[in-house]
Amino acid sequence: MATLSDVATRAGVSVSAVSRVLSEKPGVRVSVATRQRIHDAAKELNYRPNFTARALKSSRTHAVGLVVPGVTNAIFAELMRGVEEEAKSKDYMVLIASTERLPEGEESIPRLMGEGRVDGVLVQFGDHLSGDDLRTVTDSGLPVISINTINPGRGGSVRLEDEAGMRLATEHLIELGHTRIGYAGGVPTSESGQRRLAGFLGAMADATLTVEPELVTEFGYYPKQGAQALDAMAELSTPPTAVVVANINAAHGVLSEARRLGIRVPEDMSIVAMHDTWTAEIAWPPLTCVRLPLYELGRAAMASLWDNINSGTAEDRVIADPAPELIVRESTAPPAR
Amino acid sequence: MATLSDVATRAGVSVSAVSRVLSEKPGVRVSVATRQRIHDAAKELNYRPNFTARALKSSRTHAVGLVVPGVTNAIFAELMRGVEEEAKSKDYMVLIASTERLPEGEESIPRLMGEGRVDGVLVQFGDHLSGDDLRTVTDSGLPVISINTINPGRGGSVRLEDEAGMRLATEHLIELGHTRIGYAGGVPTSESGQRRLAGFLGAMADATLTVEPELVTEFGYYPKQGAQALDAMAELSTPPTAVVVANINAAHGVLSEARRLGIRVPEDMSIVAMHDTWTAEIAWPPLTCVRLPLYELGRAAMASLWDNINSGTAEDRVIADPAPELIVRESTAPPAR
DNA sequence: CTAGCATGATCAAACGATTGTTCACGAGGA
DNA sequence: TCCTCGTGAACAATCGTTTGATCATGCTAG
Repeated sequence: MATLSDVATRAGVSVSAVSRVLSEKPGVRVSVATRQRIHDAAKELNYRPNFTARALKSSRTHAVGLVVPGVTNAIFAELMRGVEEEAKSKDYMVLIASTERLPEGEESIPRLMGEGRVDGVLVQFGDHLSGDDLRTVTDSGLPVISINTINPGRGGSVRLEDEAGMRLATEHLIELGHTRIGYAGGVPTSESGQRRLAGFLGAMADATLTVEPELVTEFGYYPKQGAQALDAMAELSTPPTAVVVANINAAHGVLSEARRLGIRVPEDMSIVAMHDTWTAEIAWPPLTCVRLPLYELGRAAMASLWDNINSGTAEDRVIADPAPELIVRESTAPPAR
Repeated sequence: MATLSDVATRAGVSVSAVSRVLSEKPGVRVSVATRQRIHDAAKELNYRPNFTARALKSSRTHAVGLVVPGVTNAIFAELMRGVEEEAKSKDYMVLIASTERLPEGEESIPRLMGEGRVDGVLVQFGDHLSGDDLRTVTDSGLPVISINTINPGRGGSVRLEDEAGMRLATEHLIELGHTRIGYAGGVPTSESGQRRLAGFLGAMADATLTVEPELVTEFGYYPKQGAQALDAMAELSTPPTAVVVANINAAHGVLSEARRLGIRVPEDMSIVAMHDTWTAEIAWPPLTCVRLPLYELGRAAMASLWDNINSGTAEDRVIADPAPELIVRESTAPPAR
C-alpha cells in the first residue's frame, strides 16, 4: 500500500503538501503545478489514505456499532438495511455486535465501545436485555442512540408509534366483530412492550370491551414465546376468537402452534401482528399486519447517531412517517358466529 | 479514555514498562513490585488499549469485511450467524458491506479493502456480481475467502456440496414417482448455480429421465425470479408435475406465484428447495428442503480467513459435515393421477 | 534600497501503542 | 581496584496522517 510519503517522494514534494492537497481543505496555498504533480503521483501509485492512521490522528473511526439481539429475524434485516443505507450515505461503516446467547460477564460490548473502535453505537435491545444493560452502554461516554426504547436520563432514542400501531391492529379486530380478544405481548420489562400493551388496552377500553387478565400474556417477541402464548390461551375454558400479537416473529410461532393444535386461522381464530416484514406474505395464511416503518427507523437511527457524533445533541425522535398502516391479508376474518 | 501514558504517570514508571507488563509477553524483566503498581493503576483508570493506535502500529485491525448481496434474506442471516460467532471466538469484529443496488462506479468495496480497515474479506457474491468483480476483490492483495464460489487462480474458497444437495432433492421427487420435473435455477453465470444444475441433471440422467430444455430455467435465486420461473413453466402445454428450486428464497416466490395462478402445492405440483432456513417452516405449505450447513459454512469461512490472515495459506474447502439432508415437509407428494 | 508582505512550500510535533536499544546500578570475579 | 555481567527500567524510533509554525522567495510600496 502506497503511503503519503511514497506519493510525496514521487511528486518531489513534502508529505504535508500532499496531505493538504489530497484532503482538499479550502484555503490551502499550493501552486497549480505541484497540485497537478501530486494528483498524478497519487493516481499512479493508487494511493488510499490509511484508515487507522487517520483514525488515530483525528479520533474518528467512521464506524458505528450496531448492537442487536440477533441477526436471524426479518425485523433485524429491515432495520439493518436502513442503518446500512444511511451509513453508506454518511460515509460510515457498520460493525455488527450480536448479543444472542450473551455469556456471563460478556466483554464484547464494553470492548467495542471502550477501545475507540467506533464513533458511536446503535442499540436495539430485545427482550433479554434490561434497562440496566442499556445504562452500562450509555454511561460509556460514547454517543448512543437506542432503538425503540426510550433512554431514561441520557437522551438519544428513536422510536416508532407502537401505541398507535397496536390500536390500529386491535380496532381492526373490533370492527370485524370480535369482542373476546387475546393479547400476546413482549416481556413486561420491555419498554416498547409496555407501549404496545397500552395501545391494545386503550383500543379495547375505547370500544368498552373488557379485557380479562388471563387473555393478556407477556411472554416475549420470539416464535417460541408466541407459541407459548397461544398454548396458554387455548387452555382457557373459552379461548379468544382473535389474538393481537405484538411482534410478527411471535406471530409466526402462534401460527405454527395453531396448526399443531388444529386451530384454523382465521376461521377459528383471527391473528393480527405488529410489523410487516416479507415473511408475513409467505406465511400461511398470509398475516394481517400493522406496518411500521422499520427501514426508516434504521435510517433515522443512523442519522440521529451521526448528529449526535458531530454535534453532541441527542434528542428523542418518534418516526411517524409513514404512519402505521394496517395491511389486511388472510389471517383475520369475522368471528365464527 | 485513559492512555498508556496516563497509567505510566500514575504508576510512576515509563510508558514502555506499562506496555510490556500489560501485553504480558513472556520474558519481560519487570520486578514484581512495579508489575503490581502497573496493574493497579491500569485498573483504577479503567485502561483499555486504544484500538486505532494498536492497529496502526501492528497493521492488524482485528476486523474483517463481509461482502454480501443483501441482508434481508434468511440465508444471509444463517451465514452471518456463523461468521459472527466464529469471529467472536477469534476476537475479531465483522464489518458488513452490502452490495444491493450497487451503484455505478461503486467505491465502497475498494475503499473497505484498500484503506487498511480490515485484515481480510469474506465475499458472498449473489447473482448479480460476476467473476470479474470477484477478481477485483482478490487482486487487492488482501486475504480473501469467497463463499460458495470457487476462486479461479487465487485460492481461498469455502463451498457446500451443492451438487450432492441437488441430487438429493431431485431423487426425492423421482422416488415419489415424478418424471416430468422442472428446474428453477440461479443465473447461468453463477458458479454455484452451475454445480447445482449439474446435480439436477445428474440425478435425472441416473434415473434415465429426459430433461426437456424448456423445463430448465435459470432466472435467479430471488423470490421474483422464482415466480418468473413458475410462470414460464405454467405456460407450457404440459407443465411439470414437480419443480426443483435451487434456492429457498426463489422457492418462496414460486409458492406465492403458484397461489396466484391457482396451482395447488403439492396436489398439482410438488416443490423442493435448496437450503433449509427458518422461513421454510412458516411457509404454506411448509417447504420440503435440502438442508445444507449454512451456519457451519459461515464459521468455516471465518476460520479459513483467519488462517489466511495469519499464515498466508489459502485452501479451497468443501463443508461436508453435516452432510446434505432432505427435510421432508408438506410441499412434495406423489404426482396426481 | 529595504521593510513588509503574500505566496508556496517544508518542518516538526502530535495521536497512542510497540519494541529494539541503551542506560544505571550493584554484584561478582580477577 | 577495575572490569564484566545481569537486572530492571527508561529512551527513542516508528506506524501514516494531520496541522500549526516556520521559512525562503520574490514582489511591491515607501
